[in-house]
Amino acid sequence: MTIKEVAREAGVSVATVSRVVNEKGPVREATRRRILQVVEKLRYAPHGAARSLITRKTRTLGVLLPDLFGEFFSEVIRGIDVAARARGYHLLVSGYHEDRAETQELLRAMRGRVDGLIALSPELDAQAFEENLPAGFPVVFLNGLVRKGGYSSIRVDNYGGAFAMTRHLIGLGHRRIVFVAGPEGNHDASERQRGYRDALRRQGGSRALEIPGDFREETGYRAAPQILRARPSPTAVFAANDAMAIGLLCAFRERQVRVPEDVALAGFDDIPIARFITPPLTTVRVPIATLGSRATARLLQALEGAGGRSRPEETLATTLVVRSSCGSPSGAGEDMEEIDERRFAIVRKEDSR
Amino acid sequence: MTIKEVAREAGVSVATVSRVVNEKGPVREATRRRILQVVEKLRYAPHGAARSLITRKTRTLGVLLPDLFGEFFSEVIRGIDVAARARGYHLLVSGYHEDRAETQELLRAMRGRVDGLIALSPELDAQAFEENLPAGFPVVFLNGLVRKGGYSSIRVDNYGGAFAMTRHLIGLGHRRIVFVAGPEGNHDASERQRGYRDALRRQGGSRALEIPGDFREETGYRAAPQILRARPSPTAVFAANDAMAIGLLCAFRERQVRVPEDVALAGFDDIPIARFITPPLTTVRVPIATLGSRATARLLQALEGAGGRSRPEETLATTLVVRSSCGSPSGAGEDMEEIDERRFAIVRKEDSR
DNA sequence: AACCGCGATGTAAACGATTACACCCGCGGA
DNA sequence: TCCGCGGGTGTAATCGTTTACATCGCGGTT
Repeated sequence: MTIKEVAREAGVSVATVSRVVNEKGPVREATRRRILQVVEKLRYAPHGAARSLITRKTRTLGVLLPDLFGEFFSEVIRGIDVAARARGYHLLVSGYHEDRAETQELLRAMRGRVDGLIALSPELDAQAFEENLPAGFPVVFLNGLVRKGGYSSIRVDNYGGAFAMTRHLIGLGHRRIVFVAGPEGNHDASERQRGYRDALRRQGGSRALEIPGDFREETGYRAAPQILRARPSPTAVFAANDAMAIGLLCAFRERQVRVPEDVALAGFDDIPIARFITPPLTTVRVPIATLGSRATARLLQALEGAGGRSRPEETLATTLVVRSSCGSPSGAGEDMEEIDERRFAIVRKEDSR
Repeated sequence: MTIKEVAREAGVSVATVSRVVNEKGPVREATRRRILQVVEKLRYAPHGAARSLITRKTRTLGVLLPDLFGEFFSEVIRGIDVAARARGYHLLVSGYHEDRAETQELLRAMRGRVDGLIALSPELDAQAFEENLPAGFPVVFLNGLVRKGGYSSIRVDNYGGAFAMTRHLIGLGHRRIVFVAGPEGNHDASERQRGYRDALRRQGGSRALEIPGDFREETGYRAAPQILRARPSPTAVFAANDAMAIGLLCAFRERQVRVPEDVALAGFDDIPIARFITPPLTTVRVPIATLGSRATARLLQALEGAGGRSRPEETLATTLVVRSSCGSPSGAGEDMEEIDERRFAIVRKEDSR
């Protein structure tokens, strides 16, 4: 099963076998074919570790994610996987907790296992990476706040999206808009909050009403009573992500509060399920899979691309997606996502990017 | 950054450093501390590939999944990840398509990269694995139909769940129950279909009404018109998974068809979102994360556990979860999942298993 | 006829760890 | 005094590749 046995069986040296397997260097066609036959017969496959050891390349990308649930997570991975596989790379995926020691161990364990890292680390600053990774190790942060270190990062226009959504709600006539925030210390979350606040200040001047949250359905569900108790009662709720919006929606229903008639509801992310819930959720589209694939492209470029050292930061645009959970704008149509055929056409377009 | 430099810096041999790092063999406390200090100073971490090469262990598990979307996928991965990480293993994750050549390449690339494999390969038979993996390579199939080879597999009681659900619907008085099937060739899907058919035959004697599907929301959405056109009109729809049920629900709403008043709707899987949609979905709970963690435990046992060669097959029970998308049974209460606090309590219980 | 160049191949030195084995040393018992 | 023992340490083989370098024909120039 090793290259040596293939060599012996084919009556050549290991060097020649290696050349054939890697399609590198000149080999006579006849020997080439003979070796290939032996390879097939013996089901030989080169030993990854041995190969990595000498070439100093693993063709593997590390993916670090916080303990994440739901569709956001899977979409990101999918985006990364597709892009990586297309270029012949594998993925070493790991969730991690906030635990400092554990993170350290994890990062160190990456040595000799991956060529680079993609990290979705909203809460973790870059310091842990600097301290535990060899200098110059390629890392791309997803939506992270990069404080120090020459790491590149790719993020989403959280601020702009939240601003646009808030403005949209104000445009619909809402004046008392509750914001259900994301986890503290999470950069995405705080940017969204900032967008909400700024839009409120600049557009309406109405006071901000904020409830803490943590991005999970349960939190949205639990926040509902508090919102409904508030007086004067809010006319719209803007959740910092779709999962919480879904939790809210569920709780509203149980309490016979109609959406959007009694209260408008908006989310953030546009996870795939958002268009299928009832009512379809008005939200801010984040190109989740694209986020993953762009990060991969970025990392691969750093790994292989000698050329074009591009700017280390990149921000992906977000778009307002108006469905019916906030009611229609009086003009209707135009701004609204068409249903039926288009509903899926849009999905596909996003996917293939 | 290599063990040699640590050795030199600490004034000892590489062997001693190795002994300290691996906590193996006797080392004087003083030298131990000195070496640890150097390790820390130099941020030394052992090179994974080098280590794997000599120890013939990678402490990495391969995870092969079909191009999967949505929450099922992320739940399985989460289950696997948690279990693997707890035992100090990493995960090499890869999606794959049906393409034979690509699968072959993928499998071969696993040599020297992983110690074992967990494969969710509903459509792919074990043959590709036999042909491209070294004999005796540990593989655990998730929900796969294992035709040959000594591979172990762990699956879910699809038949029983579907049977129970169908019986439940019949018990509620439904006689015209449409089944929206899963992808052809998918073992889970066909077992669910079988459960539906058998229940129908044994319990009611009513004729089966089946529509082909593929487990995706879109398919459910598109199946709706056909269902609504049928005469006499069906009183219940049983989708082979939750995603399609959600698509159906969405389409029903758009057409002003009320659930459960006009038509009852049931799904399968109990993905996390199922309890949050409106109306909360009656479905069959599949312990998705458990599926992943059990598979991991199984694989790890094969890898490390000298003892207790247990039976190679294992089936996880499914449970009927009655929510309100099918209306309440006349007796109410009892069989029904309590809401509010319990809604989340249940989630947690499943998780920690 | 000598030589150059080059295609095809082999030899052997890395890569960075682990670990069997040898060695040294000090100490307690005979 | 000598021996045996065992804790502490070093030396070197080993894992399975890749690849620089050497070698060897052989055909074409000069």
